[in-house]
Amino acid sequence: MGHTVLTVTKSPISVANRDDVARGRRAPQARTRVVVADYSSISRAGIRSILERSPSTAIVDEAKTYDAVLASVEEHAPDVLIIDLDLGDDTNKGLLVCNTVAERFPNTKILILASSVSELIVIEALRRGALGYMIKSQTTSDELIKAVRAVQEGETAFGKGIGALVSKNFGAPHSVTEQLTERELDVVKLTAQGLGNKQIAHSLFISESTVKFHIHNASIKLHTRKRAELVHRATAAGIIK
Amino acid sequence: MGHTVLTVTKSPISVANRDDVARGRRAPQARTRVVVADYSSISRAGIRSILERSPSTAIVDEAKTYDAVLASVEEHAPDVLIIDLDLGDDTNKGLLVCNTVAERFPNTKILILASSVSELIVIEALRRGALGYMIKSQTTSDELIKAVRAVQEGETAFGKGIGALVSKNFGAPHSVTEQLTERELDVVKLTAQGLGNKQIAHSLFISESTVKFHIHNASIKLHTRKRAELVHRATAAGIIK
DNA sequence: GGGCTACCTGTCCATATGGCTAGTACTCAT
DNA sequence: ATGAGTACTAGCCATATGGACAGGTAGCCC
Repeated sequence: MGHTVLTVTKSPISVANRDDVARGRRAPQARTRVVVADYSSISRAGIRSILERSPSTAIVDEAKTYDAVLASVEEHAPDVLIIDLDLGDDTNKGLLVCNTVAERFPNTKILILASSVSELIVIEALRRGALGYMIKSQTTSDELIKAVRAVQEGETAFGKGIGALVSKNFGAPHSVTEQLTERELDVVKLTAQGLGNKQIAHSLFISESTVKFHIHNASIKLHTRKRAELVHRATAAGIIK
Repeated sequence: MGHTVLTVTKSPISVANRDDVARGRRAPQARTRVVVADYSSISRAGIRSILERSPSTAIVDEAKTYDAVLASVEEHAPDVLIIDLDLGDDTNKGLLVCNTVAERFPNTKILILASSVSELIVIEALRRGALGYMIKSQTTSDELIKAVRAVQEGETAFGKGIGALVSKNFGAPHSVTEQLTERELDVVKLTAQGLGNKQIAHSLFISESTVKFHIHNASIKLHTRKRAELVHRATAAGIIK
């Protein structure tokens, strides 16, 4: 279905809209104002391109660092923040952004658009105020647009498979997910690189017993009993690369 | 820099071009014809959006399955195929696509646009005829456009960090990378889920010795001696999810 | 048939890992 | 300052894992 563009309106907002304002479908009334936070230029371009086809949304800004996200939300007070929690370094930081935005800017609804699924991250993000969670690779244009509309109206939006995770963890006691400590992280990273306890102990200047202790605790936090799965889950959660 | 769209040309090719033909910058002379293969709608939209800004490229088709890629390359004989090797199931299939395209359609240059870096995959893809390898999350719009131009002209294009991998493996004897067999894959997957040899043996109806045998062989192929690293590498290579 | 490969099984033994208990150092709120 | 909580350190012991053997079956290609 090819579309025809007739005119163009000069936009007051940087590169925020191209022909979307010009569709002539209706006057530029109340639009959902969106900030897109994603480290990848390609993803940002994709999200922009998709949302620009929808006359009900307008992208007011983009961000590619955690700081920039916060600054942008503060400046633009968007209706919806679309964010990939993994903005380069640490997914934990992404979770903190959820906290901050949810607390300080309750009018900005958070829609997570993640690169991968991790039960850990999903549950924790929702717990911290995100309303939606979609997986980039499994989200069609229409689904994305619908998800934005949903969270904008205060509803939830879950991508394929996410809903099941959510309901599974519905009655979960308290924090199903806990953060790994610095030391635990160090140890898990080295484990992923194939080092044994002895070698890890040596390279971190601690005893082998301590290495085992950290791995043990990290394992408890990620609900597993095997190093292989520990590494796998940590990777899936974006905790290690 | 807002641009102005004045007219639209009806395109013979489905959704292949929007306003790109209509930019009016110059006559639609020799353009680099591109097919984009990516499972993610968002990525495809992003790549399209970026390349449409370049007057020297035109996207003639999109594909989201391995079969569709081959069909599309056959039908459109593009100058460049931009592909994410991981089209859903198995990255191995992506590598096969490289083989096929490089052999049967030598005029189509292959540019890999991967979600993650894996030494394994990088080296293997280049060995099989890909000319460029970029990482989605670390590729800017300009870099993407330049990379397309480069491979179209028969040059190579490597994203951040990829060049180093390539030169490191320059004088590598023969196949640094080997494929895992079906059975090895089964075992590695279960290992990633935290099963022990005994449990794996039971769930695959084979003996524990055999499990160890497969893990041992898979470990050799992925150059490691620890299950944890085996799982990590297999994950990084996209061999398991 | 001979040379491949994938797949399967076993034993023996050294080492790595996981589960347990116990103790230290430090922060924080009472 | 006292008690609670948390990160960290440590030693002991059963089990899991990895390495080096030494085999056997079936299918495929030349």
